[in-house]
Amino acid sequence: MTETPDDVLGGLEPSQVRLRFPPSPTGSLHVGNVRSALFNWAFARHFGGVLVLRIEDTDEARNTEAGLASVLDSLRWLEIDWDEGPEVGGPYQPYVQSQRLGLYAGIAARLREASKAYDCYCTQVELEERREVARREGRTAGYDGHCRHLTPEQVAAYETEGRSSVLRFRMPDDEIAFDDLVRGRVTFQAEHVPDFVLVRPNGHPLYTLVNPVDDALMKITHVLRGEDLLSSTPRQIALLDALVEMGLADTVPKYGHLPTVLGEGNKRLSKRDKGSGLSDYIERGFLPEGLLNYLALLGWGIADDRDVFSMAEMVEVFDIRRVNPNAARFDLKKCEAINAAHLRALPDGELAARVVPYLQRARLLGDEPTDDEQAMLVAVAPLIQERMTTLGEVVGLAGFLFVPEGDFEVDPDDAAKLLDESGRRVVQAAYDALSPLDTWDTAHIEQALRAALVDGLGLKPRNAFGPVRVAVTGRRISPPLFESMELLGRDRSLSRLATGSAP
RNA sequence: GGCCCCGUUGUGUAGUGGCCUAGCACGCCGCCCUCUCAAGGCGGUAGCGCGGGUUCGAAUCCCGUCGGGGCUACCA
Repeated sequence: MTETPDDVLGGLEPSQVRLRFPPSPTGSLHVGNVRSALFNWAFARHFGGVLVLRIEDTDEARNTEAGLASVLDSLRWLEIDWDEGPEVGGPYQPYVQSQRLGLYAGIAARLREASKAYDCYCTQVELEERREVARREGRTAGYDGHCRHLTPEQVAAYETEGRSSVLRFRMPDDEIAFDDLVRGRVTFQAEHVPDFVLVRPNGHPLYTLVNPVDDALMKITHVLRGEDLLSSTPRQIALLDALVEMGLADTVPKYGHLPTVLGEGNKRLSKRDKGSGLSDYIERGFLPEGLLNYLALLGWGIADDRDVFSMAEMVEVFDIRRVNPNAARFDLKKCEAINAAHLRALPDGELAARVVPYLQRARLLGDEPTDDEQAMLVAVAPLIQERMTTLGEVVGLAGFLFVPEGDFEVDPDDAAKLLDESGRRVVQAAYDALSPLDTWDTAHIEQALRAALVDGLGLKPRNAFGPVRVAVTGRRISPPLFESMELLGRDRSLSRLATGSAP
């Protein structure tokens, strides 16, 4: 692993660390964003510092009001809380960039006055032509500094020509190096980092200006973000250095670039990939603590021999220097396994409560579950808890207990396989054995069924109970049969057996 | 093309010169348990990208090479 800097705090008191999570309000979060949010949150909470939520909506086209609400909802679902930002305010508000345009305009003007930035009149066509030439000659294909030293006469000429201008940052001539918190020292030569645009001709500030400026204004001390932003870091550091020099910023934050989250193959997990959106996981019934636990594993681990942990445990020992720089593939199987472990660890009663929305969505429960339904949930929870990987599976596993009797259906495939002629005879025998039963509980049901089917008909247990299971629960796979029948109750069980034994 | 980052089983990782005949987890395969499916227990499969060095000794250090990714915008 790369040697990473020992000094994470950089002289700060632990509680002085200030981190930020800056999503664009384009809708539900992407799992890559969630991982970023998690690491920033864990870092801030570990040191008892502050997490700022900042909304980056300077790219108007992609932002919506609904998108913002969705981002906030996502974070709430994840239980990632922020100390400053939308809804909670803070000393550096507003925290939505579209409401800070005046600030950016002021800073841009100051940069121009200080000659840290200059007006560039090159047209996009001219730029493209010169870029092509540079590329062909094997040079850096960025801005060539054409307008760096325009005379007033040249400016006047361009203006009368009717050209518009962008504000471009003047990069320093020295190399730029920084100690990345996860990668160690990274160095860029000046000639490889060209001057870049800060403000469009129409005055619209770009990410390149707005993001570092807000980090400065909001006194951010540590920036943890995706590896894809690594090569824009020297530009931001140069800008921040200029702001510090001008007295507009205190210090340059420390940066840590998190490994890319890859999807199938070697491509970055993109918004369009299936399984990349947080909402998919919510709908399937992942637990926030399960998803987060898995995401933490993409680049970080709590110990050599353990990978299931709580967020509290993560916060306690999180160390950005222990984050692996390798890009990591998102493995749904492992994600499900981690989630299943969290599901199993849920305390009694908790599972019953968490499963309710999923049954409601399947219309197996009403808006207000009755006391009987609540009791049924609590009773069935232990039977399904170790059989689920996601909460959504409650429908398939326990739905047979909640369907109105008229809607009960047996899975056609399972019926074809197990409720053939001989299967129906077994079900009939089960009916006969159970209908005289006085006490309807697991022990008595099992005793009666074993006596009639295993001892009586000489069937192997699996052959004896298979058809009964399908008739009663509707599926070949179900919670334990006798317990299920006790919960279902005598009447419904017998009625389903009667139906199942009929051709 | 240029620059930057990365390279341990299928996946995520442990490993900072001898404790490595490379550990753990998920997956996969098999067995046990068993009313199905799980859970649990036991066992198995599979890896240091490649080539040179340095060294008594290298996954670990150096050089080269190959491969993957990112950036190279008046996107973020």
